[in-house]
Amino acid sequence: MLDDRTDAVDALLRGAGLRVTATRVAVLGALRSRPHATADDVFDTIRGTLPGTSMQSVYNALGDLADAGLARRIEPAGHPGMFELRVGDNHHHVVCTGCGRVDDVDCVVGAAPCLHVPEGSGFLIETAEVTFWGICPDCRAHSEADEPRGSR
Amino acid sequence: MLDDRTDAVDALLRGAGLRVTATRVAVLGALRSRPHATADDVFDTIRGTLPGTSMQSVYNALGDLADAGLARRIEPAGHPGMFELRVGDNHHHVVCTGCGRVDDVDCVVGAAPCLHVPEGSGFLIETAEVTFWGICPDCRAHSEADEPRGSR
DNA sequence: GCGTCATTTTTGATCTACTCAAAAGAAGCT
DNA sequence: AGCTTCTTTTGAGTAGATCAAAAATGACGC
Repeated sequence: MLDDRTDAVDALLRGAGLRVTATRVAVLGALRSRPHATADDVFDTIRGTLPGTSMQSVYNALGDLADAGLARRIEPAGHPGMFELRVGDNHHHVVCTGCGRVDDVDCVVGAAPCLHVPEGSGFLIETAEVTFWGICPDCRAHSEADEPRGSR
Repeated sequence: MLDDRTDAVDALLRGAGLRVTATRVAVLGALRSRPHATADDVFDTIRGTLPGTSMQSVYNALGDLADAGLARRIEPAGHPGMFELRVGDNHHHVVCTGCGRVDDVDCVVGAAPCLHVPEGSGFLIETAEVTFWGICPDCRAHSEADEPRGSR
């Protein structure tokens, strides 16, 4: 069963034209266990099992995965870049203005680009990116604990 | 007439609780002449008329204007932050993947937050930010000149 | 107009996230 | 196994932005 999973990862990388290396396998594993991870998050996750690795290798691997279409890079304003394995569909993100947590949001308006831009702009539109900003459940709970019943 | 404009800028700043300083007036002027300007752009624009100024002052002024609600900061992925004076309405942006040019796009779906996030996320949504990515007319023209009639 | 005080600008250091480049090492093919 | 190419390591370097202390300036009362 571990072999099955290993084989699957191998095939995934090879299918994308990438060599199978310890770094890439570990990075894919880190992204599976934590979607929307920064390069830093990934590094922290994998350095336990792959002690000799470097930040640069993580950046390399993440960049290669993104270039190969196995991962997608998102970058909410004011936050470092994050990577996710959910690619190929047209989904969006909600970012907590309190703690920076990012969740997926299924596309509300059908297929990509899922929103139409007014004619006459002259731009040839490829994609529409939607980011919702708000407060996550945890941060709501904390702020309510700090200021009970609308004080302040 | 120049006085009228000057007075208007004065009133704008004072109304927002900010002191009227040469830097802020110049930064507002720069943003008026070039919407979606980076801090660097603003610095380049004003240093002709305000030779002693510094990058740090520009960052201060832009931050103060944004905090006061007179300007808005946007940050398309992979680009430095940009500032615009169009605030208070709910409009979006289209970014050229070729040259980085940013244009405004009027909101297509009524008032803010203009898109609904699926229930059950637990997030308390405040805003929805839409960014369209595509090729601007200039870059289209250039790429067509480079590869005439769909070659390659 | 002049002094006072809080705000703003200047100066210069510091930081994060990320990129570049050369040398050493590993993957995959024959 | 041996060769070639790709990947990782090591270390330096960058852009964009922030932090902090000292000097300068705007706004107010007189």
